Amino acid sequence: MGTRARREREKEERRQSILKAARSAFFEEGFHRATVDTVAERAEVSKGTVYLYFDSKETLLAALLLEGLSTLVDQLAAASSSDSELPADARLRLIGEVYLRFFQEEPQYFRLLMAMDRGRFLDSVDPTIYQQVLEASLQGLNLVVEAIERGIKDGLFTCCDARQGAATLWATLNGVLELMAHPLRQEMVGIPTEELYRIAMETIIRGLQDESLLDENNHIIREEV
Amino acid sequence: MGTRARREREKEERRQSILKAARSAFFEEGFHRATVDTVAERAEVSKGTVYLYFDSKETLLAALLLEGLSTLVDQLAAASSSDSELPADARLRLIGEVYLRFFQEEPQYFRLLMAMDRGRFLDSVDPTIYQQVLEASLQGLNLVVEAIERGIKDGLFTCCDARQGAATLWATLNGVLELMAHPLRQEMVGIPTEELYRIAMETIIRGLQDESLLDENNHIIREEV
DNA sequence: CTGTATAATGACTTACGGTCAGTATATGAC
DNA sequence: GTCATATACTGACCGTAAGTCATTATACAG
Repeated sequence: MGTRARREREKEERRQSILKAARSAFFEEGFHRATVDTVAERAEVSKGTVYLYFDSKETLLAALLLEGLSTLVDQLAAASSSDSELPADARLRLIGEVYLRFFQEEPQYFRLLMAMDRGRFLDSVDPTIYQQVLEASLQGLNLVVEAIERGIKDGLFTCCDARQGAATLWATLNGVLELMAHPLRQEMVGIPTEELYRIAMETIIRGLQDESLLDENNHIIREEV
Repeated sequence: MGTRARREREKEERRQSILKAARSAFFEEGFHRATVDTVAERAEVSKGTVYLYFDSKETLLAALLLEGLSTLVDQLAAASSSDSELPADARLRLIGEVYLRFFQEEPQYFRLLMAMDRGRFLDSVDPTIYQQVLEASLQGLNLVVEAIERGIKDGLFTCCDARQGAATLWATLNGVLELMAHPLRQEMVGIPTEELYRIAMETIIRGLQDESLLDENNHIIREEV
């Protein structure tokens, strides 16, 4: 009898419905404002049930984050594997654009990402989920590493180790998004987010390129005219 | 009679002692874990008094942040104005190093900075203090802008507008520090923080340089041999 | 010395994350 | 059908911590 199988499925459905409730609650009110009681109410279960399926409020957040990250990584992977003849720099731009679009279309995920408080997180979140979050991040990073490795192989980039370059680009794009996530800082910088994002990306791409043209001070060597 | 003046001074002293208590409490236990009761206890006043001087726990955080930012900006300004003959790229490195050192020596301020955005900051914090925080950030950013402007004037950088370049560098350095602020992500990236920081800085500095060597695809133009 | 303004207090309120003893429901054996 | 057991669910309750406010203490002016 498929009783057990059905049970399993039903449990998974419950889990999903709680997750869905958490998503809407966190997205609408923000992680800090939203309460677990609200989540329970929206999922039409009791608070106890929420805690039956998730260890803590932060675990719910981690699960949502994982969800968002998975989608992102899928999109990045798709962009990454499209047209194997694409030059490395174009591929990096493509990856960057996917990343930008994701956070423009799903700004809430980015907000949640930033709400993830490092302090309490490690204590209260199931390490498994946490590990998965890191795993997904790593996958994203690796796509960039691969693109840069390819650029190095093709002789386009020679500046540095692929891993270092990827981490730099990653940090930069995140840095821009984080910097501009705040309306007031956006105003402070005075450049539209998209524009700064693209400029930053081009700056990095230039920076990754041939250093054979640079002297020991990292200055471009110019021919004296 | 100087009664009024003395009163003012005593009030300021109270304020400072509460701030000092908050600093030690937040630094030792982290913002979330630390309680206002603890702060009050350490300052040897009642909780009510804390709220007499500061609107909310988050306002205390903002005040501390402002303190840290001021120190940082002072250090940046000092580095920025030293040796007016320094080439622009060296000046940027100097600024970058000051920034790095600050957050290595005062990692708590960075932790607090990161705790800041993740909350309902805007609601509960006196806008004046918030404005000052932004003001200080802007000063820091402007030092970078000036350095780049100088580089542009000297013909070293031609890639882009100084403001854009400064925002890019700023975002990148922040991005690296934020990325590496987490031990597990540090492990994920697999590069020591300092190293990645410097590599990122060099990448940007290269990226800011002459684009006359680049074609319309932002590729370095090589002479065919 | 006394009335008034200012400063300080801490018991109290409210809110929310998290728990758990108890209840309901489904399953399967007879 | 009925009962025993396992599993799922409930919501009253708890502990903690931010924030408030009626009350009290202190300092000063006249």
